[in-house]
Amino acid sequence: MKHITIKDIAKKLNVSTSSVSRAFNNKYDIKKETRDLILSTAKKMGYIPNPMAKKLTQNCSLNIGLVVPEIINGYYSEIVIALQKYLIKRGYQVLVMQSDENENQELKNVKTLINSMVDGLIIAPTVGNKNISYYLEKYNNGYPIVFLNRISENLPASKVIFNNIKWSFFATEHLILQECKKIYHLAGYKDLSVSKERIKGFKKALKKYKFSSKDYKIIETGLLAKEGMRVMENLILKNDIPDAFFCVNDMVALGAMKKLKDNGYKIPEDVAFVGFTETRVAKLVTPQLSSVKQPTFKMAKKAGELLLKRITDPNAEIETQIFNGELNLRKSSVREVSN
Amino acid sequence: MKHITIKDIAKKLNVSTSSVSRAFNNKYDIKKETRDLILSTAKKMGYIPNPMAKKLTQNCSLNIGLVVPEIINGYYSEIVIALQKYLIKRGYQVLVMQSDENENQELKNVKTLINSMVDGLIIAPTVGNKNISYYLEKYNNGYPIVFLNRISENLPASKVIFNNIKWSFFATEHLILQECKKIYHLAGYKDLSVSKERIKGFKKALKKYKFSSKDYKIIETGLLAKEGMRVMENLILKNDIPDAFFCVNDMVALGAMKKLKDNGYKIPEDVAFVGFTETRVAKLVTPQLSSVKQPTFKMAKKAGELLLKRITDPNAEIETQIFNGELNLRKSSVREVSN
DNA sequence: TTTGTTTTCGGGATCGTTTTCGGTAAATGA
DNA sequence: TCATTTACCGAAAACGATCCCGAAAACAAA
Repeated sequence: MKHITIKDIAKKLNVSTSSVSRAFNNKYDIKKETRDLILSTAKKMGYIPNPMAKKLTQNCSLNIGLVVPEIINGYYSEIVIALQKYLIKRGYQVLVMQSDENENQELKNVKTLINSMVDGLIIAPTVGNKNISYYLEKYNNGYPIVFLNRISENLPASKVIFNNIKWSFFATEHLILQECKKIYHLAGYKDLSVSKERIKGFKKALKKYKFSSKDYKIIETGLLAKEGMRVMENLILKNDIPDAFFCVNDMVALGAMKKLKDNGYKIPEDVAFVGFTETRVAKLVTPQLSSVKQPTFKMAKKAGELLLKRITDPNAEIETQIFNGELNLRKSSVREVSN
Repeated sequence: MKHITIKDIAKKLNVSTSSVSRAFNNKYDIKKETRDLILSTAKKMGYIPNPMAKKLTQNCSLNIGLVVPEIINGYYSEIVIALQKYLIKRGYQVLVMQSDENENQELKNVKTLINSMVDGLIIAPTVGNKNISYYLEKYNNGYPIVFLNRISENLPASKVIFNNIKWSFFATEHLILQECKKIYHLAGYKDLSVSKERIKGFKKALKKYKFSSKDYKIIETGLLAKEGMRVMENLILKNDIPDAFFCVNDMVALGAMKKLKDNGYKIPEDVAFVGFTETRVAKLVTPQLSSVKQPTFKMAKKAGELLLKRITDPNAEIETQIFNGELNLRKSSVREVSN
């Protein structure tokens, strides 16, 4: 079961290995007949080119590194899938590593990927920003990196982000228009850039409708369902329940809703809910959860696109793509007018 | 920004490239002092070994291919994560491809991975089995493959599977012991091996408790929430609602439950539910969903272990690991005795 | 000092490609 | 007919490591 190489074909046909190589790369200096002959016998012999050798000569790994904070919450698994679909077609393979929402792990992941000589990196940073300067240094040395989500708009690097401020404004405004008078925001991590932005949008809406500081709270949670539950448990104990919650993501919202429901609160009659970064579970719970949907596939594809651009031209201009989404209204936040 | 190679170090220290190589691989024929000297200057110079070259000489890619049917439902994303954690430590990288529950796509994925010369494959087949013979042929030619889930126990190859029959028996028995008299099984795909097995377990329990053919139904669905909804919608229209459902997975269960709840049925009072392959959403819905939890991490790790064993010794004996899980009882299936 | 053994090291082949360079033969032009 | 271009092909040098083999150096025993 030895592997057929270019040499075997060359020997069989009494041509040089250069010709065989040329036949496959089909670029120049090869007659059509010899090319066809080589290709057909290669096929007959069951030849497959050795990617390791090819990569060595061309000094590229054809691997792309993708670093994500997690892939269990649905959003990033969709990113992975979409990116993979896009890059596979273009001859690249994707190495995914997850940071478990941990800065040190993230840095280790990035270094591992760089040492394994990926041709480029797509980084969705986790909470905290102590690594960003390191990444930027690499970036400025010409290392192809595209940032995805969770970074500030004015980071001087190519990036794909979501317009968090705008859509958290809309989400909050929607709650206000439902006549919610007291709104709490379950806000993720205070060091997380998307949290910061969603807080901004939240506050912007409150300001527009002249909410006083008594009428809202911003509570740091985390990004998991259990953290939504924990926070809600506290609020219930303190009997401090507003008439609406705007949550940093669906998981936190679902956890919080669950706790409230179990304690006899009616949603949306007593308390309205809006999530963010819609997951497919949103439609499966009762009541269905209103949420802001992000164009995951498009964002991943764009990230891949920008990265390939940077790989072919490391001096390409910095490009920033800001995406918009849609606010899907469902039962959890819509108080029906009885008819 | 040219890369430092082994030659640069050799030149700088007036030693041969062989010595530098030996210093790094630290195997034999190298004096401790020269080794230390080489390693320290290499570090100073910022040398990182070129994996492409290493792979070429050693004729291995240090890549493992993982083919899964999907990674959006939680189960397989956990598999991906766990496998990656296990293999990264051992110097391997994991290339994940998903088949979208499509046989042709799956075959394409496998071929892509083989052509990219992965050192081994872990395959979680999708529905249907027309590819299995192809895989087995590769396997018997010494290609390292480990099968994961969705295959029959007597497939002559290394594999990691879950004891579906046993645990679907338990799940069904539990419903029976809750005094459910009429139980429907939402069964996934009829060509899917896990579906077949879970049906077996289901029937086994029914037989033990002497259910007549009027008292149960097996309904082909699919594996997604929306298919659970679709099927349930039909049943509601036909007013054909039993007092319990045992579902092929949580997603189908959740979809079905949602439809029922929206139509005024009470769970578990009117209809009890048990899912399978527990997802973390199970705890977030109301009522919480009873389900069979699989030891995902252990299974993935074991698959990696078996694969590495086969890679180092292609003639290693066929090994089959059958895992057990646990039946987590929650509100959806437990009719509380009022007290 | 001689001989034998062990440790340490360098030379060079090798892995399977790509690519440059140079050369031959055919085609073209006048 | 001769010169010049074009088309095609082979030899050989890369790419960056590993590893076998033989030789030098170090050491021990005689």
